[in-house]
Amino acid sequence: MKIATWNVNSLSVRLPQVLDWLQAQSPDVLALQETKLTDERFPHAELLNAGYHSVCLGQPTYNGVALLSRAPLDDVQRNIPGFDDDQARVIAATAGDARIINTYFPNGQAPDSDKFAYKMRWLDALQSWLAEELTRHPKLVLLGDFNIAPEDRDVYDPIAWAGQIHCTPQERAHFRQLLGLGLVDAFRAFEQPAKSWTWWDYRNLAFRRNQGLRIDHILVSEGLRDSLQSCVIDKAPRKNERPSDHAPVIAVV
DNA sequence: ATGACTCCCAGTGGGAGA
Repeated sequence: MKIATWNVNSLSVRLPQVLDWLQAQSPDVLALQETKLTDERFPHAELLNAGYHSVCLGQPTYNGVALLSRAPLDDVQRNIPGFDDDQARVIAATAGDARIINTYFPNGQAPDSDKFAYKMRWLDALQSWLAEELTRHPKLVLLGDFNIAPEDRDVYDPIAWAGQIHCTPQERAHFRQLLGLGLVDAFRAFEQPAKSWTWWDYRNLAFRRNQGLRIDHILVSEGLRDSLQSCVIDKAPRKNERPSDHAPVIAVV
């Protein structure tokens, strides 16, 4: 199964690119974040025409997640059970025998902000729920925009970013705690080029200078670890004329 | 350098992203 994640920064703007990419890559599952679409505006018909079933959780202007799949999606869960959240950040579903959990982690803005406190509460809720999900679903994939650069090698300038948002000890501890639940960072399961990023700022010619962060991730459960075949970042869409600031990550399990 | 770019909803500006 080929499974991918892509923060598209507005599906309205990026739908033509997403359709092109689906045709070029033909993933079995694609998890989208920052669709920035209400559910009534979600392009189910266009995606079905391209061969993909879709489920979504949206809101106006901000956030929004969706799962696209060649196979029908069952047992759809929207947001974290028991965690009262007015932001659309999680959609989970079962595709074949795999549980797919698509997440758009809160940004957190700055370590001393209310948004950071919300990120920490959200992460606590995610951890508790995932621990349960893993008991129910031995074959589980957690993927999306984590807004966490797990290690210094995931940051183009670790000194400048030390203690900054995405790189704080608290965020990195949460990432390690996810691995502690029995999840494997698919990208790091393979030898990778140095300076591999999934996000580059729109400003400062950051993509041309390859100044970025690796904050989009695919984590797989122990039950899928042995079948993990590859994990790569596809930089090609970041070279489009009007790109998202994130590139897709693709894993084959 | 509280910048830079892009998106959205707005409504000729401002919040949010990372």
